[in-house]
Amino acid sequence: MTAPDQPLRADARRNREAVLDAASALFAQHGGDVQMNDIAERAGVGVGTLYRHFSDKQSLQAAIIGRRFAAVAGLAERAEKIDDPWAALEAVLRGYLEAADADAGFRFSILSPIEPAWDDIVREKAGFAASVARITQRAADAGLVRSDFTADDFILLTRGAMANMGGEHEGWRRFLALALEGVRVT
Amino acid sequence: MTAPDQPLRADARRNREAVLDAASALFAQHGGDVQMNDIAERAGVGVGTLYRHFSDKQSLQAAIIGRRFAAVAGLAERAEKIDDPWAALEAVLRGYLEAADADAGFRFSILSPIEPAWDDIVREKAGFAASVARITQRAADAGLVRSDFTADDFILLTRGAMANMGGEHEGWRRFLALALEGVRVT
DNA sequence: ACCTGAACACCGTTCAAGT
DNA sequence: ACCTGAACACCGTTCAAGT
Repeated sequence: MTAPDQPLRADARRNREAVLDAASALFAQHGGDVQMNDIAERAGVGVGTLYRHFSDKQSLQAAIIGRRFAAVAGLAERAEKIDDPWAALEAVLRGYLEAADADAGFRFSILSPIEPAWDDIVREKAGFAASVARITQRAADAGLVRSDFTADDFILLTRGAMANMGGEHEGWRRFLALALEGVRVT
Repeated sequence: MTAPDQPLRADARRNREAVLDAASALFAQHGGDVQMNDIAERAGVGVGTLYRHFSDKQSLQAAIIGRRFAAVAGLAERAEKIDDPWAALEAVLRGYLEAADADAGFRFSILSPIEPAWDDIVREKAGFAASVARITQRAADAGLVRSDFTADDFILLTRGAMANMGGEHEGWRRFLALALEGVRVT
């Protein structure tokens, strides 16, 4: 499950990316109900090819999440280098949510009632999660957030914000302001 | 759209309720992906009957939400009678979320990527919303929560909490504790 | 090794026939 | 007025044939 790692043939890799791009684009346009056939068509591949890369819809959702986690891992590492522990925490939180706001496919996948196939993306998740854990820990140790604040709480807030994104609900920034007020120690 | 109000024939009313009950039960068991045919079967009616009462899945979702709103309207009115404005706010919030936690169909409908048919349930929504507005207003006026706290914020927190309910995510109580900390003034 | 798309199975929705 | 369930259309997934 944890990625075979044998480098894909050039065209296969291209197709894989094309499918992911197509899925993201379609998720952004329509909300949530996107068809596998449409994704394949938009990606310029046959449905069979889509299924060769992603065994089912959950697996495709997981891949979308994995790709986003890989992207924000860099952001998290940069945040770790910020001296002020509070500023570092705010940077990952904001950066992560800003990315989520721009990536409807990611949001729908994360909040989907059908759980995404997390097993497919343990690696991608681990990197980001480790950075976040260190950042939250540091902020708590410095007494800048409640002493019991953990990476799990980061996820809670993050899910909460995403539930207020997209379509009608653009209140997530306000939500974040309220939530941070409850976490910060001043 | 806003409810015809002509009282239904006894068997029709019974069927309507049976469908709603069946949908709730199935949503609670499986997560999110519930079939119209299964709902009809569980309710002991033909699919046609289901569609006679609810024009489509969105409309069924709206009805589930409407029914829950009607139920929590009573709770909100009782909360309004609590003297301490903060205690009143906490009572609606907690009561509403406790009800949401126990009603998976409600949660899936509210957070669904397919927007529920709100037009079907303006009335049911209005009563609850009015109570909540008065309660948040009173708490803000009393200086017990941030002075800019509104009923919209109530919705933000509430959606945030629901995004952390069900299945793996039972962290909504912790989430609520964090969020309230950000809202309360002490 | 990887790609294609017609074909199959399943689920949302309709409608002709019933009471 | 309301109910039924077979039938239809659509979408997720498979698989035989191709490069």
